Amino acid sequence: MLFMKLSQFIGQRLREVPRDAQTASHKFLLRGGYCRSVSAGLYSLLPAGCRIVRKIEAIIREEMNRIGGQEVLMPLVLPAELWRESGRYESVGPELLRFRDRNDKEMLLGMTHEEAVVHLARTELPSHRQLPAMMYQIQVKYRDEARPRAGLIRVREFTMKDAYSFHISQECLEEYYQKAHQAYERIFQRLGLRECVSILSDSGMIGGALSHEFMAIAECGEDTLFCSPDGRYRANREVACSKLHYKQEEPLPLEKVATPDCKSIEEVAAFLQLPKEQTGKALFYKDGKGALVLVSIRGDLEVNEAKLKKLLGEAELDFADDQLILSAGAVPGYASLLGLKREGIRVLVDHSLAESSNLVVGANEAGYHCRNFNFFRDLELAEQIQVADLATVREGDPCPLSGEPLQMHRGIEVGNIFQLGTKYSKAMHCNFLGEDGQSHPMIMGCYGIGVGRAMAAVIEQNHDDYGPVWPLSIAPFQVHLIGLNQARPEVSQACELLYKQLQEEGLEVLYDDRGEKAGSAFADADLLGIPFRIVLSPKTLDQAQAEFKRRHWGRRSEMLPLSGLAACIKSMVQEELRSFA
RNA sequence: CGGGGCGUGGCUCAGUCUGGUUAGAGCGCUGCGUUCGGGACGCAGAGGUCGGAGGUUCAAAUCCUCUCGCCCCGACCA
Repeated sequence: MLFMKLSQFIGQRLREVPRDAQTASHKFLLRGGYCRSVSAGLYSLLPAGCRIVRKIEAIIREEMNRIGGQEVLMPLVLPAELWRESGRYESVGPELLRFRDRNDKEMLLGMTHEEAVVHLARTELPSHRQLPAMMYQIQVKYRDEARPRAGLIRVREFTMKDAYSFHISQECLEEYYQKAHQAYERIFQRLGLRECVSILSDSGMIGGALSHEFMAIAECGEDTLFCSPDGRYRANREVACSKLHYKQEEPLPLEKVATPDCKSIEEVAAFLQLPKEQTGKALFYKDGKGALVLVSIRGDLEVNEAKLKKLLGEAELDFADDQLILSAGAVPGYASLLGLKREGIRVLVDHSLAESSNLVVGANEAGYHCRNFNFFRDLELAEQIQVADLATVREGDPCPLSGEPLQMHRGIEVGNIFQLGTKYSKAMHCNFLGEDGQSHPMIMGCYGIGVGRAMAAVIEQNHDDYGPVWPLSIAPFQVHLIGLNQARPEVSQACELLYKQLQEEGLEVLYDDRGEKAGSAFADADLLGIPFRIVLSPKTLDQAQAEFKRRHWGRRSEMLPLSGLAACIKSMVQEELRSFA
């Protein structure tokens, strides 16, 4: 439907901010009548929201088709047996909603569709002659989120575009991965996400080697990312690293000092009047099997648990309790590697600890620390200890590429791309027959975009105090026609005529025919965020003119002659649309 | 799952501490009239078993117990 009268348009605008909404997108989505909450993390889309989502999907389709994608549709409900093949039925936690059907068969709601697409690929793509190939769908996903939040940004049921590519070689995958990356850049540009960057990311439960997340920069985002000033280095905090300087001096003799009641780094540093950089700390974790893991790092730095988990291959890590620490011969609050028997403990050390000189570390004796600890000098068989990057990057830390201070941002993850490799194809016997006549596992990539989340992210980046400022590419309508003082027949007649002319130009036009007071009409228009606005009133008609205004202009407007107005708007709309093509 | 907050017409809230007429206001909604350029006004209306269940009491939105739901912070999160 290209046109609509506001008096018939479903979706009440709300004057007041609903109590539950905190973020800009959540507030405006509710206030503008774009969506309504049904239950925690479950939303219905009203016509305005639905129109936007359909436009987002259309842009995504175009770009997926452009890189050779073929659209498919896989079921939301899947049999557990398929997920058992990949091992994820067991490995994924309670966010996977499992249930039984009437025949007591174990089923699940798909939270992503690697298994389902492999089920297709292994029968439909038997030969190398069909590869590379890419299938995508725009489908609902369900994840039983522990805590939905911020309106459409984190929900339980959501529409996602998920794409899967299949290749005969890693080289082919990498080449396609680049194409997908470019397609994503085009998509987010076309959606009007002005600040959207791809960053290195952790591949998490999907697995695979290389992956990128596309982050819409926004204060309310759930992710923290680091970018170098020149933009060459961009990474999620989970994987970000830096090129910290480690102080290296002549090693001084190890020396025990009394440090009564100094159990924290802050206390030790204050007591000895040293910077925290001159200290080292030891943290004790418990892995999934309850075994002790010791991590040592420079005192001012924080351990990055995402890096640690990845290194250990552990899905779960917890802080160890004091009893477990004591049983290993360490003293909580005064623990370190010094004099510790390392049998039966997995020990990991961050570069910052191994490569700094003369640190203050715990003496493994209550009330005492040691000065001038030097890792390779003071530990037996220090070279057997795994030294790795385990530190959490901080704002201002030096960029690993340029050394420039890293900038920290918050971001909303609107898309991600993964080089999956053969994780699923091997586990699920998804093979193709190669030129060599042999069977090989397919090399896979996968590529996701959250549609509703993207809509919310667009608002976060494009709004003022009064409502969203929709980019023309995804706006619910292109033109908002307002007739003030509809009781006057000359106004309603002129409006009806212009409404018809705009339609004849093929424009998507919303006509506010309600005859509301100017204030309410304008406030509603601001909440609907339509890029082009035309106002007709007795005042403008006296001069054979219309008031014209762009949504992003704020309160400013200009007058345009009524004659030829529809064609004039049409050409402006077309020109602007070209910038989103 | 831990911590905090909140459930009273469609929306925002008052009333709960200190139990007591018929449960209120503003917005929104319906009808009539007057208005008409950044959320007008008058009159007349519709709409609530005060989240639910039990209990205490002559009497419960209000006190007690249990329970359900929603939001925020954290944990978790392709």
